[in-house]
Amino acid sequence: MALQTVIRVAVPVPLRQLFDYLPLAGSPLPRPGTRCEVDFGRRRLIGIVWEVGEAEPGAHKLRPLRQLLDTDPVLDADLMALCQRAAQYYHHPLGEVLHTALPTLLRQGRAAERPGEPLWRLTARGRHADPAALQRAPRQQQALAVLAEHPGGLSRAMLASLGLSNPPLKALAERGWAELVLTDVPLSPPLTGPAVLAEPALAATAEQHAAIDALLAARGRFAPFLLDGITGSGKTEVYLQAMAAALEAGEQVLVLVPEIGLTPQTIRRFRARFSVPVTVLHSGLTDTERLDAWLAAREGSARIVLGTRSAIFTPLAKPGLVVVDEAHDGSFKQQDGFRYSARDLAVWRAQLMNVPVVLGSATPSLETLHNTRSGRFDTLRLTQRTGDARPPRIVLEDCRQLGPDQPLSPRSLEALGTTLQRGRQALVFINRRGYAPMLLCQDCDWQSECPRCDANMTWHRSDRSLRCHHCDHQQPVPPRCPSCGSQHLRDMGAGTEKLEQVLRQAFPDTPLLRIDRDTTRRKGSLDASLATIQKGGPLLLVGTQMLAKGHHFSGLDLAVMLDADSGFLSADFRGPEHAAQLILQVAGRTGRGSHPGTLLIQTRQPDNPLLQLLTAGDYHRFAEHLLVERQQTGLPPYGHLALVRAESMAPQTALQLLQDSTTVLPADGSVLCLGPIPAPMERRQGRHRAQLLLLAPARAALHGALPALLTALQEHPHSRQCRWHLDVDPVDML
DNA sequence: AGCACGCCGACT
DNA sequence: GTCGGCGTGCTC
Repeated sequence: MALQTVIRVAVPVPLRQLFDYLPLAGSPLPRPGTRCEVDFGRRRLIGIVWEVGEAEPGAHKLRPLRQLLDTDPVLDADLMALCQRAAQYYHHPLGEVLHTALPTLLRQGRAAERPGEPLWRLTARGRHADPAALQRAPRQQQALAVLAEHPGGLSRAMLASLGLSNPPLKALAERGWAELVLTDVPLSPPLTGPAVLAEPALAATAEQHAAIDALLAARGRFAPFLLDGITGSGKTEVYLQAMAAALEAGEQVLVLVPEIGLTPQTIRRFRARFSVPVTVLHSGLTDTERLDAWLAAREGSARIVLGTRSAIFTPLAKPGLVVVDEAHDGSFKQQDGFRYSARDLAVWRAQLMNVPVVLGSATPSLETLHNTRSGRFDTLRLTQRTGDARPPRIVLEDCRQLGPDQPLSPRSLEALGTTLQRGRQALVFINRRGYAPMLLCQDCDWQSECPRCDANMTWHRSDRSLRCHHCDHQQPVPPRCPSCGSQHLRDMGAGTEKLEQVLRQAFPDTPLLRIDRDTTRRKGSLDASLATIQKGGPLLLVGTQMLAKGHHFSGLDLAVMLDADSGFLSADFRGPEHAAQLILQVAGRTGRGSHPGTLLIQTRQPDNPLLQLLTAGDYHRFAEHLLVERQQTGLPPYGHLALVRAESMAPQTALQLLQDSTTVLPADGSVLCLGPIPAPMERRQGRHRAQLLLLAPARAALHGALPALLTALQEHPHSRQCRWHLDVDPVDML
């Protein structure tokens, strides 16, 4: 007996398997990568045809597919392979991976084609109709005449310009004489050759030339590069010139940027250089706009696709180059659901598409540096600033003598004053919003603890509230101590609000802008602030991370960083690496032209050798130190990590789940099991959290151990009472 | 994840 | 007597 032909479908459910369906009688067998609608339990889902195969003998009762949604695949062979590899690597259900690779509207079953423009035209009957029959309807008569003159059809806008409105057309349609048809949007022929340049390229330095030449020499094959260039060395110009060559050959370029990097400034720069369409995928797009962009990329009319993390799944008709800008940035790692690294997927994707890929950064992650040392990536170095730009000075300011009510040292204040007097701008950077991170009672031991988290609530003086920054809890500031009734409540520490107050007192005549999540909540208020900064003139800025990334301020001479220590002291082993990246990023924001900027780092550990290394601005020597440490401890990039996080409403459940599951891990030492331990903030949003860290010298051993662990977690009796997930290559351990 | 089924407590 | 709590099992 011949085996039954079945369609293996990946469905968007958290199950690590495919589901078999019977093909649709009378339809050709669907191609892999097309969508289908299936009955699944009591639900109807849209799945992706993974493959056509034969039924396992004696297996399941099979249900037929409901319908096929595509003739052409929505995921081409490359993207299918990318998703398969990602599902395997991250141990995430394939159906969910494929699902995240598609725009929302395609997930919901919308046709994967551009709707086209609706055009009115005559039907066959309309073309032979007798206008005399419309004697009593002059508008319809007129419409009939106009449509007869335009057999190709007319859009609503064109008809309106000819003085024709909708009702007579509808009336003609009633008679069966006219119809509304959807036409294909004509493709614009791809622009090739020198015409792709809208403005001439800048003159490249010798180093830039070498980098560009290396990228050009790699055209048409897979070759991964690290473009390792200090701030101001002109990395973007290297991308642009390498992109030009691809575009001139009629190819497409995929550019990934960090979330905050997708600013109007960046977009403008790409649009200014090239005359080809730049398709931008940012979070503000509607579902329809996103689908349009996706379709334009797939058909090849979008030539430059510029987007954040999820843009890595954009289909490309004729790929030529992949660029990952600011490749060290944390936002390339998805932090929920399918936790992939778009930076790593970019390299895989380039490999599958057989094109070069460039990761650009002034402060490459240690993983990336390791890849260059092992010879997997080629390094392109830019060590010189373009023009006469000079490197910023980085100075450590010893703050050990500073009192608790003194967020800024006298020297910092003095430096700020001098900068402002020169008519330049200065930035005070503190990664904590609100007035003070805690409130406490001087008479008893009451503190402003969040009822749902193991954290203090921050005092927001502006709206007299206590707010937890880890959950949405908020309450009014108590007038007296809730515990003992004392009126002696005081605050500890400083946030952006307090800094604003301190600085307004110190510099009453200087305009000041505070920029944090609280002041930029309203749409457009960040843009307004940025515009004020760009106007120039003396200005004090107080802000959080928000200010550190993505924006360049030409009037900024001085930055003061207040809480750099916290990064170095962080429980996360990547703390120093991330702190260094932030420090150099902030330093790079200062100075202009031959005027070097200054970064003042307030620290309570001025003798810290790592911090001292950074003052030389030498990220590579700093990274070298960290790499040695990592090698000694076996941490990434020398070892490989997977982290299981679990949380439960009951105190011990999550921890117990993890504890019991560890029994299935190999006992031969090939995988080190660290924990499980309560998470650094054990209770958050009322949930009790625990984590289990796995560390293995060999990636294969780690990945080999994970399926059994996942099964154990899934089948554990506590599994349903816990929310848990696996994070392969976690970036944030807290 | 959904979505059902199923078995025990406090209500019209 | 039922409405509804969430434990448990299944999805080709």
